[in-house]
Amino acid sequence: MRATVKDVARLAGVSPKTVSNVMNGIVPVSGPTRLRVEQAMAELDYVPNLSARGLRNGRSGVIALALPDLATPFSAEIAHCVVEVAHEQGWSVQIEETGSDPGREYDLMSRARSNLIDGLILNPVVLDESAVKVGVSLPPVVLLGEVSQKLADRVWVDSVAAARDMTLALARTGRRRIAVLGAPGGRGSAAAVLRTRGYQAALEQLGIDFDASLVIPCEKWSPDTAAKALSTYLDSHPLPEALFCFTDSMAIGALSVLWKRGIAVPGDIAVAGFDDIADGQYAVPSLTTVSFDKRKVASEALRLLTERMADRGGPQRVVALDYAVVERDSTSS
Amino acid sequence: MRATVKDVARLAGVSPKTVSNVMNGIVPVSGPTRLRVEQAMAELDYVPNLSARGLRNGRSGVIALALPDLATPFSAEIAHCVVEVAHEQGWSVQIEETGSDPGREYDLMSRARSNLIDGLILNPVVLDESAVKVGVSLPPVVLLGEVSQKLADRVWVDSVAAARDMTLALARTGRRRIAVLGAPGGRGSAAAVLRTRGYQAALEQLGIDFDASLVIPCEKWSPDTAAKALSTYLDSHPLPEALFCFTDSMAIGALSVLWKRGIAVPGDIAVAGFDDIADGQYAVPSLTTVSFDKRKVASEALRLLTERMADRGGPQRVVALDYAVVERDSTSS
DNA sequence: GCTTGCCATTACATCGATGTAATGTGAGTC
DNA sequence: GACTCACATTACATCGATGTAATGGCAAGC
Repeated sequence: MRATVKDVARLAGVSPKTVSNVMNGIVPVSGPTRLRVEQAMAELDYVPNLSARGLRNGRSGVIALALPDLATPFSAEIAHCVVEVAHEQGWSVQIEETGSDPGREYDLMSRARSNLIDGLILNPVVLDESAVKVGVSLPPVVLLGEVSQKLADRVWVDSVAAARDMTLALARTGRRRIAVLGAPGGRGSAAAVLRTRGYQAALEQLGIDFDASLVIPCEKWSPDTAAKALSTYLDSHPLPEALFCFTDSMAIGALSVLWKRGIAVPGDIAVAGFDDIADGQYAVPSLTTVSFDKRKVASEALRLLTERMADRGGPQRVVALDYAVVERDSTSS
Repeated sequence: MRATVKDVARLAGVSPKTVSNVMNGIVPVSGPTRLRVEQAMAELDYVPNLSARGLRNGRSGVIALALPDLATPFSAEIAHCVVEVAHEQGWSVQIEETGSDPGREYDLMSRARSNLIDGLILNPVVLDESAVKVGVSLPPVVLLGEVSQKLADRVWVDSVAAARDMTLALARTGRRRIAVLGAPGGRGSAAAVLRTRGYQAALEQLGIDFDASLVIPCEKWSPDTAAKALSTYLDSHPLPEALFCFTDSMAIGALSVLWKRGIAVPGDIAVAGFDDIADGQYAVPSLTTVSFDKRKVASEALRLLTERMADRGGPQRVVALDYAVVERDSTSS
């Protein structure tokens, strides 16, 4: 059986509350007493029971991070950063996946693991598509990414501007027939809509007519679906001069298809992605992409979250992060 | 303020314990009473406080998953599977990263988040290198992967056999000068040692003399370190006929280097990996690798863990998973 | 020497859910 | 109608840590 404050107190010859005082350091404890207590804690290998502490204090020191799919490199990198930053600040992170069951997003937001969790960082997929009942007692929530709803604090990158800049960058390499992969199909996520909008804005700016046949829909943003979508597309369409994939994962799928068909990148077609995942650097050829600081995403999200925990009533805040178009071998050699 | 059993009880006109009985379903509750309680719970949007329940029951319903680095595709895929399988069984998963600080492995094992966590699935990096003080009160632990220590239940793939089979497969394509990337440098992880051993076993079986100059050390198993290690190697050595990388991540880094140098894969050199991460399929060229069922890793680990929770004293068990050499374009076209 | 005041320490209650043991209620039997 | 028996329900204590209010001791001050 694990030692409790009582055991430590008995061994140190003090009261349980004194042990607690030593741990918390708010109430002063005299030198010799503190020493005796610390020795007793060490001797018994005392570890505070966080359930009890959580019950008493009303906070558990755990936050939840909800992502569509942890196996996605982008999600994984975000999760890595969140876990790392959170750990530095003394938080533990519980991971929830929402990908397989969209209802879980609402579930998580409205119930929030019932006090086992002090706050929630949510990278939504569905949430942006329908209204959420803004219950009275939502837990502190920070949303990551493009969300049309204005229901919580948010950290994001300006997808419209970033997609526009990437399209312009592709145009600067002399290509005009620029296709996009990942356009909204049926429902379409907010990010898909926004990135398409940025693409169109760039075309307008360039004086290029929008050509609907250059918009390749791809509902799910994974390499396999992207590969399939592009493959199907190429069977019945001429090769575009450039391909802007709405995520790096899709771009990696696309590169694979192009290579298998003997289409040279960037010789025959330029390819770009979005997100700057680590593998993009080692893609063949290395991938031009929209980059932003994922550690900053994590630290800003955590900052908003802790501030929200301190002040539940404050105004909603949005943090927009810088981004940069990083040109690598997939668009110019 | 969130509703408690007391509130529900008051509204339903029963005692708190009856509400508890309705929730748990062990003690029988009469039909009408149960209905009244359920309505009251719905009306108040009651959610049980898991801290309190955890304190009382001594279990929290949360397990921890400790990985070196969540951003690694392999770790991410494992995490994805564990979270998914755990969720199906009603567990929540807390993620811990051990990469930056090896001491955390011991810390986690010996302290185990102080009752906020019912068990631990640990993918160790350092643990296999030194003895662990087998404390009296370790929490239920399951280790993932190659570990020399016999200190806990374990799920693994036979690295020696798998590396041997991969080496044999490479030899079957007619290559004799087979190099390995990821060999143990200074300390060297257990997996590195075992995979090297499998490689040597294959050479012996093939009647090929072991050539130390074909062993390329690479301490950290990431694309960037692999790329650097291979690059340096190629500057001062002739090109091998095949390159067996001890992880897919390293292989992806290697492919990138080879492509940049204009070395054709598999024309000039065959490349293989280990782990079968999703991106390997979309590598250019697609990557030959050692594959195993990661979902099964997760489900077996969770099975061992829950069984261990039920019976702390039972004998230590090891589950060895099947693997398969999957040949793709990087070794033959 | 006795009080005043301060500060370390203590006893007790509390957070919310639930096991235990006791109570209450009803039907069923003679 | 009194009694047993079974079963639903209740009061109370408990898990471990900690805030609150009260207690204790010690030194300074007259």
